[in-house]
Amino acid sequence: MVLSKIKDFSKTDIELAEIAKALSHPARIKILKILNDLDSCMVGSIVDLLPLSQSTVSQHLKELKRVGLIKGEIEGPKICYCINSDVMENAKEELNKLFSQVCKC
Amino acid sequence: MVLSKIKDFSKTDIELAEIAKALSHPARIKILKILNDLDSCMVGSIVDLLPLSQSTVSQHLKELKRVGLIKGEIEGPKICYCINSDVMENAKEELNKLFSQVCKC
DNA sequence: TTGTTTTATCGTATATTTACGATGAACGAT
DNA sequence: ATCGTTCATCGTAAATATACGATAAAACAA
Repeated sequence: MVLSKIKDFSKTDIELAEIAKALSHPARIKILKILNDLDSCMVGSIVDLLPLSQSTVSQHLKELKRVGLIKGEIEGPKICYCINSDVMENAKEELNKLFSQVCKC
Repeated sequence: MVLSKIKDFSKTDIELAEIAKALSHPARIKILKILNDLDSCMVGSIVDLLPLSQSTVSQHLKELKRVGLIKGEIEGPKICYCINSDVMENAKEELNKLFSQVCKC
């Protein structure tokens, strides 16, 4: 690659790509669904529902947290993760704006 | 990695992740916008509008074609790329379905 | 204090992605 | 038949992503 060219693109295109990247692994898609379905949202519960190790799940959570789609609250030794609805709604709107720009749909 | 675990996820989660992956690079976002804006959609015109080499643009086009979001028609030595509206609309719907599943939005 | 539980981070191996130049294939024009 | 144009593919290098076990850190319990 020698040099990443990503910074040569527009801010909005980079941001859209970042949102999409966060959604680009089935584990992260499933994590979002789990967070919405479960009352409890501690990491252990998520790990139990995924075919991945605890450390790998932690990495996927980190990626979702990085773009803000989820947030974590410390509860003693546990951490309660949940969907960040504001960011999620913004992501939905930005993606729909893209679709309206590139398609009659 | 030793072994990819992607096949251990549901078909719908994998498909959603595939759509998102295709949108996960700003060059591909911009290509979609260019294809919608330009009348002509030959590769050379796209390359002129991107800070990337011809071979790199070709790879990005291949990825978009792989998931069906664009299609190419041979016109002599040229190839005319355009948005595949049906697939694009389906992608929009699948993503919106996801958002409605994981967020009150 | 010592141990237990919970989660993040470190170190590491492998796979995939990104990027380029060079080459090849297909076509039209001369 | 040869040449120029257009685009895909090959080969390659470097960056990033994925996955795991081991370890560290933080908090509560005994």
